[in-house]
Amino acid sequence: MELLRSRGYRLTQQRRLVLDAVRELRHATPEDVFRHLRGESESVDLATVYRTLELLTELELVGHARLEGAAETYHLIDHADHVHLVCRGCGSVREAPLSVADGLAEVLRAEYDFEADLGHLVVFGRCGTCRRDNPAADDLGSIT
Amino acid sequence: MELLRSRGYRLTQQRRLVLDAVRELRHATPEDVFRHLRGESESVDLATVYRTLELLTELELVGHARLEGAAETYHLIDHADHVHLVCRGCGSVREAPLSVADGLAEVLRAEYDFEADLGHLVVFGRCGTCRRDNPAADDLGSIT
DNA sequence: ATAATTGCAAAACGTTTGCAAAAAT
DNA sequence: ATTTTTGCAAACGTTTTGCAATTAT
Repeated sequence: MELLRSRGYRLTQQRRLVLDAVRELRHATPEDVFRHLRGESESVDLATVYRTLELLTELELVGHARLEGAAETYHLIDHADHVHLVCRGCGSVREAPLSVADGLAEVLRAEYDFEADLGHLVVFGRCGTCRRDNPAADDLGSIT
Repeated sequence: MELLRSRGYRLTQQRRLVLDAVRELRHATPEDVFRHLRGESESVDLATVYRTLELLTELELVGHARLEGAAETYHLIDHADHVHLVCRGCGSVREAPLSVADGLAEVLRAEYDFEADLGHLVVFGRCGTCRRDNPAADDLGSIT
């Protein structure tokens, strides 16, 4: 948290609250953070939530990914970062260690000269449960 | 295109035009499709573009991915599908064959019982050019 | 003739911005 | 005292929706 000060930013109550909320909620949209804090004694304006998340992203304290649905979700960058597995059937989000994509990273580096940032990777697909419940995986578009 | 009829949908001029536009433009936002068609003798309402893209997605004729920036982009699902490599530096989008992620798919299937749909995969990172132009890849958050 | 589809206009989102008041340095 | 940061309100861009007119079947 001294990272803020060391870069010339000010350490405010709101920034503390937003970071804590992201930590607690694991995967949270700005709206999620806003509603989570509404309950507390202190509450934080939605615009401030957006501005703070942007700042925390710049400081690389949080990362974000578009999981599904409209809004972006933010999460802490704990050093053991992860890949998101999003099931189109039930919408569940699991996390897998970055190592599952080691091969991909290697190929992209070697053959495409592309340095992948896999901490933000989102893989859509279907989990085992949904595949067994509904093997006719055809008409999924309309789940929304 | 008979796919539409065979599923009980009607084959309209607008649907033909939207599908053609997606084919021509390769990666197009709904707005892109709309503007592309504005020029033509026939034009299509933006709301219709949205509805049509949703339908074509359901029929699995097109796929979509959130590349960067605000809007979703749509592309044809030609059977030789691809992975998107989006550079955070210059915003360029390259395509790599699905095979680059074979290893990933395998691990997810074997260890996570997760059937990944990699045709929609988006990998963020930095291309070689941007890495060489600006090796200090630190303060990227604010590119927007 | 019937039911699906369109265009239009308006609403509903998620997100960003200008500015005066408040808070951190 | 100074400069950043906040809350509020209003704007913005994207997407969705209700409904009467139109079009494909």
